[in-house]
Amino acid sequence: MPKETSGKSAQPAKSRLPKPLKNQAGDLLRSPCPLACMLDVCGDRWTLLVIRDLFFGRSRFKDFSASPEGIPTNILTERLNRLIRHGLAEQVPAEDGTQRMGYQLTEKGRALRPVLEAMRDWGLKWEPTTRVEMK
Amino acid sequence: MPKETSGKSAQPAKSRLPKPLKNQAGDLLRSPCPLACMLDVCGDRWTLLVIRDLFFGRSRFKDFSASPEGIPTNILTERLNRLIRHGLAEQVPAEDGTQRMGYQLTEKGRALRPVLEAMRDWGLKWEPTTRVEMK
DNA sequence: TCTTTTTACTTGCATTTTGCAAGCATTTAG
DNA sequence: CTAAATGCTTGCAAAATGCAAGTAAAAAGA
Repeated sequence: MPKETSGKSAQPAKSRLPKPLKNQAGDLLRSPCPLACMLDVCGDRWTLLVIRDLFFGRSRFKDFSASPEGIPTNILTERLNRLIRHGLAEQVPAEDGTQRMGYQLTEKGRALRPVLEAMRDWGLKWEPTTRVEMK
Repeated sequence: MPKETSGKSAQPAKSRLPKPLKNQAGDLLRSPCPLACMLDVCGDRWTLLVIRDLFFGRSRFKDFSASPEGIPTNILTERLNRLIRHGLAEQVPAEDGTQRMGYQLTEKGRALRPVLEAMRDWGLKWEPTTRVEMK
């Protein structure tokens, strides 16, 4: 009988390589740290602002685009697709009767509310030139 | 007498340009939104991981460098300087008797604890491959 | 109905940021 | 005194960002 030479040996190896962990979208994790994983999804200058707008009830491309920070449209497109890929947002028929589509948060996306609130509170307390706009 | 043509007119103009708001470090704000301001300080893949390490009590360049995510050393240098510039961290003499310096969070930096906790909780709940390492 | 405007992107390109590897001066350990 | 560790800096390729312009489909207006 030939010797076992295939990738998987009959006996499980003593020292196993650390299995590469992946997030829900299938991307490799930098580490098992939940914070690092969260940053791989949302860790940039724009993503959480789009999520903020979604929390405000904005749902259309033009709405996000009209926010005062002025996100470039190509970035906006990429971020919306990423939010969908990671299951934080989904596309739904627009509620204004037209046949256009809008975006809305999923439960996973809405679960970020405490994160946004904590960031807002920190900004208001430690960066006194900031304020929440009432519109 | 020549007509007034310089930038500043004698009478203050009725409709004033919106004063450019700045954060504590003197950078222009993208908007008055506290979240947007917070993201201008911490909105990238690495900064909050360094702050996490500082919360873990790590204080030395080599400690941050040794974290499992593997931050590049040039990025680490830039981020540490930025944390200092924005008043989230400060340099202090190392506590190990040597004449090296270490970093530690200021009150402003420690105030980010609720943000990190909320992000950690979100990651643990919605990205099940993540976990907190107990070391 | 025909034209115009709005919406939701896409494309091209210059600039900036990131990531990797190597180098280097100072400090510490042996 | 020598070797290793520390805390960076530098150079460069690759990726992300930002800006402006372009485009196709849908909606609004004449």
